[in-house]
Amino acid sequence: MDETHMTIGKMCETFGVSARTLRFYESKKLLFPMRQGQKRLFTKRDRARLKLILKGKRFGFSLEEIRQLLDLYKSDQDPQIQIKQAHERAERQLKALEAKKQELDEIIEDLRSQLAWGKNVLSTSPPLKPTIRHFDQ
Amino acid sequence: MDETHMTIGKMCETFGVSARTLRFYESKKLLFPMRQGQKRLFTKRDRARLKLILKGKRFGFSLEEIRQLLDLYKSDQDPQIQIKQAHERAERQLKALEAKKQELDEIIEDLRSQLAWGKNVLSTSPPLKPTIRHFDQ
DNA sequence: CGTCTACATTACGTTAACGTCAAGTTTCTG
DNA sequence: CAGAAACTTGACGTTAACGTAATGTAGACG
Repeated sequence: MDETHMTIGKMCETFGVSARTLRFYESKKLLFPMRQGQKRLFTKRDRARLKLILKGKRFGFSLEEIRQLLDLYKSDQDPQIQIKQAHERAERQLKALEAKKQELDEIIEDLRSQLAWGKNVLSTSPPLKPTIRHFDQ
Repeated sequence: MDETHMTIGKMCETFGVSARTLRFYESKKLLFPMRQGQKRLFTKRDRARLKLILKGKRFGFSLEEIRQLLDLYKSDQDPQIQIKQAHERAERQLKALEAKKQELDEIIEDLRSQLAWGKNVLSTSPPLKPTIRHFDQ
């Protein structure tokens, strides 16, 4: 059993995702499994990428955002100019990430103070009797 | 101009969202504007909730998750038992949030080390020549 | 009074991220 | 070698979170 190449089934069981999901990620250029005839073989690289993908998803990124993050590692062999641009993009991405982290901290703080503090603005609870029925269920 | 009650138009311009969005949030029990005849009037409470909603969205929560967070402040007037349960739910939510924050930190760390470190597993860049065309575009 | 503006409801459309058949092929196994 | 197991592509279905008309009404204003 070659550990450096995994079938789709093995991938599913080790990462807890469906085959459909893996094929879908490939179609969206998030993974690039090799082929042995028809069958996909997932390399170490694919597994590393998948880990980041899942982490990003649990966190709340869209696949498109994740792809952009992963692409930060692409395009760095034509030595000079591309690298600089990629690095700048990476820096901007990191700024965005840290902004998100900041927002998360704020949310946590909001919630924490609510809990410690009893009640406030928000605690003017929703009405008990329904208002008006309408569209959107 | 009563500052404690805002029309839907005023809400849109102050928060940068569409009227459709506000009506949608109402239908999903995230907001509970009063009525003056047909028209909605958004209270201070609604505005406070909307702020949290938008913050949560920027961060990556689903509306359902956000609703659950907001509902942590509901149901606290029958003095004892409900409060305890709400508090426990809140604690669990906070744990989940901090876990998310943890994952975000990990992602940031991953990216940072990549950038500083040049290349690694992931940098085995995607192939230049396409592999195989198939469904899902 | 007619028209404009700001609302309202209803209903159908859209995108993302897969799920879920259906039907064919290749590989393993008794 | 037959049948199951593990793949494949293809295509349609689903949910969330709104967008986008289409159409109707209530009040403000010249």
